[in-house]
Amino acid sequence: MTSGNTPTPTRTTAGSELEELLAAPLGLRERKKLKTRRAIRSAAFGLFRTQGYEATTVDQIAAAAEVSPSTFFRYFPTKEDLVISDDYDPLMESGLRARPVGEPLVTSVREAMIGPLRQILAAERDEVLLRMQLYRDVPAIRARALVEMQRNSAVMCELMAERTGLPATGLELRALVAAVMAVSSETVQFWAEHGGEADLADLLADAFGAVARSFAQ
Amino acid sequence: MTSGNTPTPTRTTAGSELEELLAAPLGLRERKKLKTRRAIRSAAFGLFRTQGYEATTVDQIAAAAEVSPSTFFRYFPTKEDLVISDDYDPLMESGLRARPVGEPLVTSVREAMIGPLRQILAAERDEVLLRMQLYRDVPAIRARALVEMQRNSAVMCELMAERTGLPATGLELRALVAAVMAVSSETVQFWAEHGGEADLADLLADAFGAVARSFAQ
DNA sequence: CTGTCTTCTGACAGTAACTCTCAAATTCAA
DNA sequence: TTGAATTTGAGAGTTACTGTCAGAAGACAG
Repeated sequence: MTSGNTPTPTRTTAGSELEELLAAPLGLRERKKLKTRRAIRSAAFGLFRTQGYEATTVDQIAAAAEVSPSTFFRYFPTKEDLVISDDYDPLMESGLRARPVGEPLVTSVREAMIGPLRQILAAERDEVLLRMQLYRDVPAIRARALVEMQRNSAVMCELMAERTGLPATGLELRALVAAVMAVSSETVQFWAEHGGEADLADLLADAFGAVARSFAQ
Repeated sequence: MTSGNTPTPTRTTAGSELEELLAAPLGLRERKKLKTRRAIRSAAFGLFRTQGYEATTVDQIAAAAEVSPSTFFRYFPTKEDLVISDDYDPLMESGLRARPVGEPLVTSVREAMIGPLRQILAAERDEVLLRMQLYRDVPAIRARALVEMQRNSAVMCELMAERTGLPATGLELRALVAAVMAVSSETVQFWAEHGGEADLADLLADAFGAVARSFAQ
């Protein structure tokens, strides 16, 4: 999951689209932009559901959302961004920052991941599962998601460097963060592949436990 | 690093292009194809060096290699494949298969990685470092490489399932393999970023050690 | 309410990575 | 050497994306 980008660089908010809509008196322009953004995304997901991702062209999406193709690209720099961008990452990052410094890394990550995920799932379960499905089935999406994950790793390295005092670009920290991200992401995907029914916290404990055991040998 | 694909699905060999060239009496057709393949790739890498990856168009590469653009795509399904495809993976896979079953996973991986890498480095050091540089700097390449890594993870899951008896699609194994791949890949990249001078075996030991310590908490 | 200033939009032209098709050239096998 | 199989180049078409520009629409001052 990766941070969403608003078309307006002036007013950058980390909150969700929903929150922004509810949050008080945005100008007419801002409200229209939010509406357009949501119209485009929802038209796109509708088409993806019926035709599949690759069979759906940007022109079709633009037509369905009743905007011009130019406008589409103003809101989403690439077709992939429709699926990739969300507001999960900032939530997780701040969650992670909120954890006590001494706490074992694995615990921090687990707690920081689960809160926002539950929150998002409660609101947009279907969309999240469709995303995960696209992530699994569409190479272009998977590719982008992996690149974003790597970018998040860099952020997380910074964050961990602050807590541990290790150098942020040192091999130890980079390797550790890479491992944590890989295990987390694999677990979330496993969870999604099984319908999102199991308890994610338990799965994370299993996964990290298995890795720890094997690495301890 | 990912497995190369030959344009001929009939005669699929896992060996390196060099080996194939030396290996005895291929028909004239086969020899020409190998020659064309190498001409395209070497023309491409030459242009990449001077102009950069993205500034180089497929048409330019085709012109430099004196083939038609159609022919280019017959040899490399995408521009990325020029950089992505190599013959490292099959070597590593067979190396891994050759390790004793009881051995700790980390040791097996370390040993299986290092042999082929040294071998390739001895022959094509410059090209390998250019590849790693492109991998770091060009998003499209990074994306493809990460997807290939994920595909290799699936293969490795199968392999590990055979040895450990764990189910190949179970969370434990998937998480473990994801972690091992992530740490290995991060380490190789770290090594390449530092000019490929340090001893890769030592770096791997450091990286895996750090992860093990942190996960053990 | 009006005029002005800024921002957003759509139309259009262009590029680059592919895909498909077909005929000509080349290699192979008998 | 002839006929079959394979490889090649030419060309037309699709799609994602970029850049430019004029006109429409929201914001704001007076």
